Amino acid sequence: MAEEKDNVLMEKVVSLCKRRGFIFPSSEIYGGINGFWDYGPYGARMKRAVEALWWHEMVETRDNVEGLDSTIICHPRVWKASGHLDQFSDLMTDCRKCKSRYRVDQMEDPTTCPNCGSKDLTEPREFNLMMKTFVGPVFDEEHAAYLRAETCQPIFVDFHSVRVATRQKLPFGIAQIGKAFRNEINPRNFTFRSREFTQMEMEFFCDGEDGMKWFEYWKEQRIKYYREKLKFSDDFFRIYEHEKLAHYAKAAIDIEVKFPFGWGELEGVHHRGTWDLSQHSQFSGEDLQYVDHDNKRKLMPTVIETSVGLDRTILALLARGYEEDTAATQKEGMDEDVRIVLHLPPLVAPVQLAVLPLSKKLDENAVKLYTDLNRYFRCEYDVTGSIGKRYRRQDEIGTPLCLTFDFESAADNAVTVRDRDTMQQQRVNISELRSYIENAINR
RNA sequence: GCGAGUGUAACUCAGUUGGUAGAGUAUCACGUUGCCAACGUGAUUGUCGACGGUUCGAAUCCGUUCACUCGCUCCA
Repeated sequence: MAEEKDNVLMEKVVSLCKRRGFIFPSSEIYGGINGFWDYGPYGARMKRAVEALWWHEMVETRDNVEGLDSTIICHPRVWKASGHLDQFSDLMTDCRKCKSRYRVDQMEDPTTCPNCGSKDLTEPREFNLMMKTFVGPVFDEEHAAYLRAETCQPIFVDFHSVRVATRQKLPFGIAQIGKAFRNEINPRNFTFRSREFTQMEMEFFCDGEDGMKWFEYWKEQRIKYYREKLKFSDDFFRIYEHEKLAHYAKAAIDIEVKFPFGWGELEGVHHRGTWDLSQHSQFSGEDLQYVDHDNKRKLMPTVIETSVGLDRTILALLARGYEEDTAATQKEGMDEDVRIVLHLPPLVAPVQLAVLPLSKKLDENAVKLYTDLNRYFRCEYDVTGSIGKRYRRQDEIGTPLCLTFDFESAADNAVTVRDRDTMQQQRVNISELRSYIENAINR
């Protein structure tokens, strides 16, 4: 029952995204391509806003976190060292009779289906989640390369260069926003699991003795970010503590949010120990240990990782924000009508402020106001249709504030500011407008 | 990758036994109104997911394929 309702919500969100230009299928005129999605004008704005917010929180306001923008294609040995190439090229076989699929290395008897006992199995086939390409014009194995499956590996690879260039001492972090690619067997749930996606990752390097302390610190920082910046309420997200840890990890939590299809991972905060740098030291032959001059010792830094799925963040905000409530209408024979509204956090709303003249006759003055405010906020100007209709359009794309320039505005130097969530209006003097909006957006 | 379902305008959907497509909403223009999808008049929009077959004729029947949804499987 609840599931059915949630699927309806998901469909509505997908429909809104398409209709209003947040997200649509990639290559749609050719029939689409499974697992790839394009961000339209509003989606792109929103994505940029979330990136900017994260970058500001994680890099710009911290003296001990540096930014990086590394390549998508790295030396193939990077993925040997990380384990991606070996561990994720599993041999799989399908049972033709009961349609189950198994990893060959996990089967007691690779010739018999553990489920139905049939011997009618497909030839074992290799499944690798890394996307492959070729560097150079010759397409042979010698020139094979892979698109990065996560943005963190290049951070480890560049660790030494970043440290030297910035003269950072432990503890310090390196952050990166960028695309990652995985050949997911089955992309699902809109943009939740796609084959090309954007990650926002930060690797924090510290002395192993302080590992758990920093793990707790970053966990707390990230939770705070969701609460305070993205306005997540306690019933919308939860912390999942890993009981079964990856072979290299010392501690791990996922920050999960309530998607229409169920709880899903949004961010991982992981204590990765010294595994990554050790691996790259070993495979590259470069000593990536940190030289602690103060205490005259060398140590392999321990890594605490915070890893966010940006596309998942956008999806979570859209799905959580979607609401259909009722509002007064002037339509004949009706008192109330359905209002679709996206309750997006003002910090990341694609449009933060819409400037709407009450009448076309007021166009000139209103445009001036719009041009001025557009320097400070993400603004949109709209003069078409009735004022009510324009409010509803803005509600649907999640614009927190609408500013209406009316027939008195020129005389009293004030405009009406209308709130998306409450639909309440307030008269604000134009001279105080900027600080009023700033205050409302950052609340 | 397997199984089931779905695919008609930007959106939601109708389309009778095969006779080359409609509605509402949206969008645009003009008029009117002037604070919550108002009203009137008019206009635009589809290779009916794609390809192929059967047929005099296919949105409709058949095959293949692509995409989406759900269930398996996978998810470092």
